[in-house]
Amino acid sequence: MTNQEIAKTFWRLADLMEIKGDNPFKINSFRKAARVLENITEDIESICQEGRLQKVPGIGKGIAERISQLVNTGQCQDYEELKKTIPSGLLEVLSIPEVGPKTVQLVWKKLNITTLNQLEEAVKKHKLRDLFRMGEKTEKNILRGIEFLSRRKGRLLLGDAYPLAEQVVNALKGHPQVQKISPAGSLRRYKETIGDIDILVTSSHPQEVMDTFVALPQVKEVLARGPTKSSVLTNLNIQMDLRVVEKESFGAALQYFTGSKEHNIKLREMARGKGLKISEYGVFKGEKKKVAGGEEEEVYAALNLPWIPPELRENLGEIEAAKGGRLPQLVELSELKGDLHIHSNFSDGACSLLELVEKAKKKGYQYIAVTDHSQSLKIANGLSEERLLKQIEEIKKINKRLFNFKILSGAEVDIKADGSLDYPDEVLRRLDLVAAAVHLGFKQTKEAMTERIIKAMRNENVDVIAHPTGRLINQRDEYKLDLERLFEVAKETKTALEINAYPERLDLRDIHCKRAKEYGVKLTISTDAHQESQLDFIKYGVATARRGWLEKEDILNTKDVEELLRWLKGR
DNA sequence: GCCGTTTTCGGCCCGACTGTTTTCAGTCG
Repeated sequence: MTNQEIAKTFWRLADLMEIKGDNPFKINSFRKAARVLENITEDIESICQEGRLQKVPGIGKGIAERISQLVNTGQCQDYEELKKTIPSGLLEVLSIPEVGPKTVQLVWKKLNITTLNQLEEAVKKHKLRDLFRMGEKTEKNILRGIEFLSRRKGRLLLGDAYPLAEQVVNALKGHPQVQKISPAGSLRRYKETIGDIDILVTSSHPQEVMDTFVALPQVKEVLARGPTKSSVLTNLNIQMDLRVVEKESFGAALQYFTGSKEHNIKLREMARGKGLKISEYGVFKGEKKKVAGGEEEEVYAALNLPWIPPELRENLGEIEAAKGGRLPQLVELSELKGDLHIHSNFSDGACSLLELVEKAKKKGYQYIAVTDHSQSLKIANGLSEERLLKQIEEIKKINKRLFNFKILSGAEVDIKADGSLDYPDEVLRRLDLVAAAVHLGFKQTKEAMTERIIKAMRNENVDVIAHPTGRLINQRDEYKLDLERLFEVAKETKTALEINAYPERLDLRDIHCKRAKEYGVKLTISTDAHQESQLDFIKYGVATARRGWLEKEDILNTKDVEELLRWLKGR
C-alpha cells in the first residue's frame, strides 16, 4: 500500500467519524496523522515493518495499530465498520462548501438524503425549509456550493493562481488609499496548488479599497462583503479574499493568514506555554497588553524565534530548527546563473537559439543549456543524431559571437524501457550536459522503473535526471519508483536530480527535495521551457527548492559557467 | 487519539462571518 493510499484512508476515516459525530479531538488527531503520513518520503510499509511508526510525531499506539492493519491486511477495522454504517455518498455531500458535518447529519437523519444528487433535488423542492435553521439563503448557498464542485477539478495550479494574484495586487497597489499590501495564504508559501487566494492590505479608508476590489475585471461574483473582509469568485473559478487591517496589526495578520494552519497551531501552543496569546491582531500578554503586531518579525521574536520564511511554514520541523538556530539559508532566485532544461525550435520549442539567448540575458543569466528531445520521441519532433550534431555546430558558431554568455549543448535523452538511452555514448560524449528522462512506458513495476532509471544514472554521460517522478499535477500520478534507492545511487554516481519548474510538474516536489538533500544529492532548478516567456517559470522551481529547505550550494545552476563545466567534467 | 521544561490526566488555536436567530450554532481558514 502506498503512503498516499494510507494517508487517504485516515482522511476518509476522519470524515466518516465527523459525520457520525465522534469526538472532535480524536478526529483531529487522525487528520494530523494523515497529513504527517502524506509528507513522509520513506515507505511507510518499511517503517511499519521495522517497528518505527510510533517514533513519527502525531502517531501513537492507536494509529500505529491501524497502519499496521492496513499494511498487513489492506484494511483497517474501524474504517471498514464505519463504512458499513455511513453511506459513502455522504462523503461527497460533506465536500460541498458551506455544508459541514452537522448539516450532513441533519439531512441524512431527517430526509434520508445520502447522495449529492438527492440533496440537490431536495433543495430545489424546498424540502430543507422545514428543518431547523434552514432558510432561503442556505438553500442558495448549498446550490452554489454544488455548482462550484461540479466546475472545479482539484485545486488551482500555483502557475495559474500566482499571475492572477499578481494582477490584483498590482491593481490595488495603485490605489491611493492602500498603504501596505501583500498576498498571504498558500500562495505566499508557494504551495504547488492553491485552494483560494488571500490578500491583505492596510488602509485608513477600507470602504473605498473594497469598492475597487469588487469592481476589478477579474471578479466574476461577489460572495461576501463586510467592513474588514470581502470574498469574491474570480474568472478562474477560485475564491479570493481581501482583508483590510490596521497598520498596527499588519504583521500579526500577515503571519496569521499566511499559515499554514498547522504551523500557526504549533506557534499558538508555544505562546500559551509562555503565557502569551496570538491572534491575527497581535501577540498579547495577559488580557489586553499587546506586545507585538506591526511586523511579522515581532510575532516570531515574541516567541524568541527568528523570522521563518513562508515557504517553510508547514510544521515539518521548521519551528524546532528556528528554536535551535538551525534554519537553512534558503536559495534565492537571484542566485541562479542559468537554466539547464530548455527546448528550442529544433524540437518542439517555439523559439530559435538566439531568441532564447536574448531572453536569458534579460534575466541576468550567464548560460543556458538547450536540451531538445531525442530521436525516438517523434511526437515532440525529437532530434536524429544528424540533426543533433548540426545543432551542436550551430551552437558553437553562436557561442563565438557571444560575450559573457554561453549556450551549453545538451539533450533531453529518453530513457527507454530497458534503461538504455536514446543516443549512443559517442554522441552523448559530445554534449556539455545530458539530461535523461522517462517519457514513455510509465506502467512498469516499481522494481523495473527503479532499475531502468538507475541504469541510466550509471551511464557516465548522464548528468541529470529530468522530472524524476513523472507526475503531472491534477492529471497523472507519479510512476511507481523507489525514490530512496534513486537518491542513494544519485549520490554514489554524482548524478544530479532536476527540480522541474514547469507548473504542471514541479518535479521533484518539495518533500523529495528535502530528502534528496539529506542524502547529499545535488539538484538543478530548470524550467523545461518551450517558449521564451516560460523561462519565467523558474520562480516556481526556486520556490519548490526553498520549500524543500535547499540552499545555494545544493543547486548546480547557482555555479558560474566555468565552475559548472568543471563540475560536469569532473564527475 | 496524542502528548508532556506546568501535566501520564486533562487538555487539545482563535476569531470572523453568515443565517437564523432573540443569544448562537455552523462553517471556514
